[in-house]
Amino acid sequence: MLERKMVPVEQIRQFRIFRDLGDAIVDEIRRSAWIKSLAADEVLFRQNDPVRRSYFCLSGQVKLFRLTRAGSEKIFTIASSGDSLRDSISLMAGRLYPLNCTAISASEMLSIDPEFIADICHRSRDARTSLVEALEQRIDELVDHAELLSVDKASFRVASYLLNEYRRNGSKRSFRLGSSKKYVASYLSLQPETLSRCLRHFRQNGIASSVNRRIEIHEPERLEQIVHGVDAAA
Amino acid sequence: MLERKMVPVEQIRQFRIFRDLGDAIVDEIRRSAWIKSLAADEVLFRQNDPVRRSYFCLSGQVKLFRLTRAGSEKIFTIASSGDSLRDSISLMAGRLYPLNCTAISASEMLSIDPEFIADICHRSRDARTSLVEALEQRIDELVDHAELLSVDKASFRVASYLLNEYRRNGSKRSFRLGSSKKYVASYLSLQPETLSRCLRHFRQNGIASSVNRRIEIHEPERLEQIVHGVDAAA
DNA sequence: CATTCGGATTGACTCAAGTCAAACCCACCG
DNA sequence: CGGTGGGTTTGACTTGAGTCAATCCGAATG
Repeated sequence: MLERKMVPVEQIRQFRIFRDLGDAIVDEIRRSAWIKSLAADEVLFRQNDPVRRSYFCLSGQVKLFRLTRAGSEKIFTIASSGDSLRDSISLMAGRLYPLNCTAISASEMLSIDPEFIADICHRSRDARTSLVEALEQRIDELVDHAELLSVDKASFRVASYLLNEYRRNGSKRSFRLGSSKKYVASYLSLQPETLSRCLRHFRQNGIASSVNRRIEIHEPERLEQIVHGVDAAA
Repeated sequence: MLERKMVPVEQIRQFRIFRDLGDAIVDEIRRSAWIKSLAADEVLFRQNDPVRRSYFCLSGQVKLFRLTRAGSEKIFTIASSGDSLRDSISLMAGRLYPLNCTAISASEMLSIDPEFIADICHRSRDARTSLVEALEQRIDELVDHAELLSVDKASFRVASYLLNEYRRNGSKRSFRLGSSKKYVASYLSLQPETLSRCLRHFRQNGIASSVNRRIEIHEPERLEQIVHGVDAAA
């Protein structure tokens, strides 16, 4: 599943770390990078394996997760086309992947030698600034996620998630979930049943409704209130 | 509360980011850094304020936390002497502090202009490698923390925490908690009552006991088993 | 078009963590 | 040495998320 064919320049430049690089460096990347094609459910890497390649998602969808002692999976991130797998970057030899990564659907990943990325960072000021920025942003995301999980009320978590997605989609009343509810539930560390009941509750109160993966936000203000603990309908 | 007195070189080199720097650069840091002294409960920075200074803990203890909608605090990290506040670093202007920071006890913080840190990273290969490494490690820590919180069983969280502390203290049977149980509970996103009951449970089963802040681990193997979901005493 | 399989939903039940209130204990201070 | 206050522990009670089981539905398949 390894293709040597040259990756188009725009495909490389879509990732922030590579955006500001000169043509010469981008061309170096094109010549040394691979495309790794994954079938659905194929494993890209496992938690605690040494980092040998760094990945960037060109198409499809992958999940980054850990296994619980019960054997089920807790999803930390779902990455789609255009997302950098920031958890797979290592400037120094010796880092271990903190998570498992498996394809949800057939996917293509840009695969780059982490040492080559390190090399680029040492050569380009812009590249290293972007890299650090990307890592800092990842830290902020994880703090947000930990905060989400620290609240035990399920409706808070769901409201918070819906509000995030709503804003990410340009505050449009209607949008599609990025993945199945099963995965959303795992991301929120809830049982699918609990997520389902929460959405029903929101539907009955006219706050939001869902048909399959299509979500309709009727009253974003009330979601806001639930997140901030004001609304009693929580 | 601003002292201009020169910080000793060893004090600066104790932080990994600065460890491998040449004397000339360390001396630049000494001349441009301040010491910020904090009284107990004094605020160092607030969540969402723009990052104006980056901090490194020289003495005392500070907590990094967010406020919940109920007004209580959820602690993410407790930093003591020798710890870098990695969440206060920003290579680019525009980052906001992701957390609040307040002194638990009287503390002294090394305060450095983030632009100066950026400058050092651009000049020293070692420094930027250490910085990226520090951020990657912070990401791994936060993933671990999110995993901890995703498990709803309180005894898992407590066992996992005790095991971590046990190992961090060189696997000695007896050690002191770094902070009051109230803060430990907040870190684990548990109520103090729940933590207390958990410890009682461990005491009754001969797994571990605590007198004030002193912890005695009697059977580390069983903690291990609880964390991995084997032990029924969970 | 019928079949099938995985995801989604619903209901009934259980139980562990949260909550409230009270007692306790240690450290600090006058 | 007694008093005060914050952290800690304990008990009684409530509640909401997990669990198990059954059903429903939709998309993919032949």
